[in-house]
Amino acid sequence: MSVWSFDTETWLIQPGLLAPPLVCGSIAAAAPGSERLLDKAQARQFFREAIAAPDTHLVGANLAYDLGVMAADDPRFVAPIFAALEAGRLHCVQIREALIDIARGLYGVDPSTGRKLDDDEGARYPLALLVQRYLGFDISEDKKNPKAWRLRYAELDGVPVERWPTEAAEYPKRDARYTLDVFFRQEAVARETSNDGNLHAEADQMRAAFALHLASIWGLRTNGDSVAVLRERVEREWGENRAKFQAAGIYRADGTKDSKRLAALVTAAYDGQPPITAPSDRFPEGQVATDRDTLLGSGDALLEDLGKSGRVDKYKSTYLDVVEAGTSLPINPRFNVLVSTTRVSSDYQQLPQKGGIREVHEARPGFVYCSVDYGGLELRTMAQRAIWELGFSKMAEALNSGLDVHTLAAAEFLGASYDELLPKVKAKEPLAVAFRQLAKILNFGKGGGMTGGSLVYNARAKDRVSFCLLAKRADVCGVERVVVTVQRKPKRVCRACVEVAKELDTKWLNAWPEQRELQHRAKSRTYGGGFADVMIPGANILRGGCGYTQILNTPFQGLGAVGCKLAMWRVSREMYVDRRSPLYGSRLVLMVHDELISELLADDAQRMHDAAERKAYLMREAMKETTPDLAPAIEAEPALSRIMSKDVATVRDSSGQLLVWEPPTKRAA
DNA sequence: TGCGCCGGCGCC
DNA sequence: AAAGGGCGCCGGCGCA
Repeated sequence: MSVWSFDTETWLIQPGLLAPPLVCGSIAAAAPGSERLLDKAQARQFFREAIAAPDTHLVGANLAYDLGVMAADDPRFVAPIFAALEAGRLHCVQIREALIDIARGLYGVDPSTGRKLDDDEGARYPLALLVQRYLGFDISEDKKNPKAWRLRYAELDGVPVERWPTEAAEYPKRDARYTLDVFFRQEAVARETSNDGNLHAEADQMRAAFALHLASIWGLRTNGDSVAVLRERVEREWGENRAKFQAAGIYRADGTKDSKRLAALVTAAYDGQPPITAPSDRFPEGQVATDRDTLLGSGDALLEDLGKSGRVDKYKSTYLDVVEAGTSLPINPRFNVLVSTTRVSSDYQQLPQKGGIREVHEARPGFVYCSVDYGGLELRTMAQRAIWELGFSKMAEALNSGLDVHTLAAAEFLGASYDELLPKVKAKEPLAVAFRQLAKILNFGKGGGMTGGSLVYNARAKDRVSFCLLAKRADVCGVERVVVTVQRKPKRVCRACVEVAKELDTKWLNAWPEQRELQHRAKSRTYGGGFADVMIPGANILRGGCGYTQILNTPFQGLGAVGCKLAMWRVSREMYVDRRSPLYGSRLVLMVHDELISELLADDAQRMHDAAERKAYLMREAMKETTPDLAPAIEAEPALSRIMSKDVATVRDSSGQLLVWEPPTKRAA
């Protein structure tokens, strides 16, 4: 087996161009002095041979980027790249470091300070950091220099390498050397780390990283007319808000917010005893809270108004310019393939469901969006986790029998039978619907360690269930209040409500007895505020240093991510290299935890249908393998649309053929 | 002026 | 005894 590091130098990355033209490559083998600069032709030749050689491994720093460059340089590289990833022959020192740090409980943390690592354009483990960690010297100066060659290789494109300045020729060789040295030192460190530093999971993460990078390269388009309408509306509403609150001094004349003034107003509205935020290093006593809920509960008309009007600020500052850019060039979302739970993170996973931001995204001409998400994924992974850890799960039994687990838990709360309650839920009887809604909050949150106080608060915030009504003591609500902690923030809730919540806790644990045992185990493992290591089942990825709630959360969140990544890989592979698949030629555009969004080729209605069904099938199969004891309960159906929207639904004609969903307004017109 | 921290809030 | 988790982005503030 031979191991080479491989790095490319390219033209600059630009909006809409994440795989810019290749200029040169650099490689290094284990032997000192083996590093070489390769001109464009040599780089192609090296890559062509190495990517196809069954005993050759390639190592990179953010290798997915270089793979994207090579794939764009020559489409004939695409298939061998997929094959090499399948074979586990490609490596990335950044992914490896994340895996090792997760095992240590130090993901994204600087061990010397305990603080979060800076994000370097989305990369939490840039090569400079790894060189510092493993080789003990500082190359960050190279990065800061705006005249550095690393940003200027386009100038050298076409110039014979013999005529390059020394520094331009040396820099790529150095990086190749560093990368491979880091790689081997990671091997040694991993051997000394619990669970071998999780490195056996590297290949899965590499595959996911490449699939995600291809999605980034392809990007998303937006509709110019829609964006113009959106901008007009958002800016008008924003202007109205600003005018309204400027008079009270909440906004200054220059349009910025006066947070101190706002805090003073909140303090006054709460008669000197405002809700405060959690203590921090800088503010050991906490600060005056100014969140929406605090404002809405202030009893002050103006502050309540402000609480209701929060959203357009966010739309304007976060999304407007981005979606506008998408009208002329693809928006390239950025993905981080591996965060501490094995989930994916991205700057494009938080598109608001309301407010019309999603709706400006439109599939390219000749394509249609296809969204497939898993139904209730984390309930299934939670149940699978229980089976693996305890040997049983009532929730798994219910899900596999096709029962609605929210109605089932609600029946437990009401002391009713499932068969009795289900028709009432279907008939939309208010009490039945309210209790099912309540059960949903518990099913969703309690498995992660949610407390009674938080439950009351969440139910109240959603304005769906009156706990005092449940207590048949409506008179006390709002009178006798106790402070509870909700996501590290103190909140005041009614004492009677908390008592009800405790009863519901017990009933919920009766419905899912495996949860009682899981909680008991998590408690005993963190007795006295301790921390413990947790295994993400299936992937056998160890997450170190977990507190109580993380012990409960990590396994089912991580297991879901594992299955989604497997599905994403298989879907992407058919899209890019399997000419016989109906998915061939279609493109993944987003992954949002339990959902894969693609642009499917839409020129042929039958193939579009087949592609959508194939994608959903691959997703179901991947998750069935990931959660084998929940196989009968895995649900994933395709929905087609021209634009993105939370309202997009599966639409079929009478023969079952998939149709493209149309927004309601369009149908009316 | 730049940077880090913090609160707040969007999503799953 | 207590405790949903995971993210990323933005603006404001305070410090250097």
